[in-house]
Amino acid sequence: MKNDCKLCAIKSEAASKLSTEEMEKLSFSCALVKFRKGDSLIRQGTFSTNVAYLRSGLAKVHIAGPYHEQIVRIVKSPSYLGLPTTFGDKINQYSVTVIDTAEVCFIDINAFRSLLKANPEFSYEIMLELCRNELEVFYRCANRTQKQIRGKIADVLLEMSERIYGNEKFSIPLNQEDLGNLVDSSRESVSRVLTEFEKDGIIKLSGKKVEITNKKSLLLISANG
Amino acid sequence: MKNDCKLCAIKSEAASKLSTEEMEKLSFSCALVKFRKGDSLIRQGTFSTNVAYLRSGLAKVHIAGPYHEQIVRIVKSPSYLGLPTTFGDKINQYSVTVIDTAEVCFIDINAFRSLLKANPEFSYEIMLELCRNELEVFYRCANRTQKQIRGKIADVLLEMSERIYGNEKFSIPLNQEDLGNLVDSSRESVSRVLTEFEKDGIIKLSGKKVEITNKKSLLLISANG
DNA sequence: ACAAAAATGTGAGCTATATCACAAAATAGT
DNA sequence: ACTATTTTGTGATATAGCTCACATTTTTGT
Repeated sequence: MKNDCKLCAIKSEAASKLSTEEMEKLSFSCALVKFRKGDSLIRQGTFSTNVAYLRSGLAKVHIAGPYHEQIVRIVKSPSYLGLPTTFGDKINQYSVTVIDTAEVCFIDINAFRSLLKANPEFSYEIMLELCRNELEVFYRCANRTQKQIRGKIADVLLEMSERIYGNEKFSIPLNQEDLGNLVDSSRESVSRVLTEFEKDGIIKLSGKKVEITNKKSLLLISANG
Repeated sequence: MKNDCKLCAIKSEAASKLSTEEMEKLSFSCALVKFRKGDSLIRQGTFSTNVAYLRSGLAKVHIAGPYHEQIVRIVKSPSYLGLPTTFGDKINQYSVTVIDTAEVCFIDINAFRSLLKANPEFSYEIMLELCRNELEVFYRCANRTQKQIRGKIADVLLEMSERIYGNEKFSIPLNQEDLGNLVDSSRESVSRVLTEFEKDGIIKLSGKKVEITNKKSLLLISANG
């Protein structure tokens, strides 16, 4: 066990409250694994026996919509992935795929559950995360259904810059097809808007690199218009 | 305390594990209140000191979108409302409004928290509900963004009939404006589709009463087309 | 029971954006 | 370094559904 792993820390803390038998019965091994862009952490329709703790990196949560893939939200570390499967739903209702090099710690669902039982603080934290997730999806959903394309893309760019990278310069970890699925529009429209933004001097593009040069405009377009 | 209230039952069970001081410090009173259609249980932007337990009735969760109101999901009893405020978000990020006569039990947030601490089973149940909510929002979101109007409305009708009422005949608790906000389209389009469905003999309408007369067609349209 | 208010039905345009169809550019694989 | 593949840019066209506008019906309040 590495003590720089938050999950492990919680585990060892909890362990002190569990009997030795219980400890041995459950698999508390902490398997840290590295993943690259495109690797799948959770696959919709499959059965999971682990919760994945995203220690570093980024992932996308996506579901197969009635017509095409929809990217529901971008997950930033630290985050627990695959919780619904832990609480009764046997089958994963969504997929999670790495979009930027990630380190993930897996923990057996039953072990995870007993951590929750033994540690109310931890439960509390998980509930907080679940609530946040729901609120985030609310927000995204209102955004993607009400704004028009320019506003939606402005929104994504701002989210990347603020919530995800904390920097005006960053590298979009998604191609335009994915951006379309995140924003519910076509790849072509995404392309058009992006070049439009560049022409208007709002952003600078070179390959995947983006720099927001006129944040005010973006904010306006996002609130929009 | 009435013992037909599930929340009360949990409370008294939990109470036995708490010291008398703790019990007295916290308000465990169970105030059962009746509400009518249109009454507000939670108002976006305000601060809550209670969790609301919906014992009976229906409510809509809605948020102020960038342009217009969006109905995020329909809540059926039993359900706990206002959880995010319990876990750190001080301000309600959404509104909840009764749409069909409801009985609600309020419990002080701090009391609720100590219930969670004292009762891992209860925590577990809450986490389950939070996960379900998130998944439901995923599903709704994919639906409302990808299908076209006929499919979306077919979907809502099926949901009402199946999840909400468990009957082919029911009374829509929403007006067409609300239906539009639930489905992300205009009041007028909702009207058009509804009368279209009636003409095609898929549903029978009289005022708010709906009867699904051709479920197969609805399923087809929802999966659609 | 009656007036006032709210909710619904329906027509006629308008428009944002999807779709199709390529060309060009960038990336990856060997 | 060179193909093969994936990703991106951009025009032309079609269309679902929004908006506006008004008539009609239903519901509400007194």
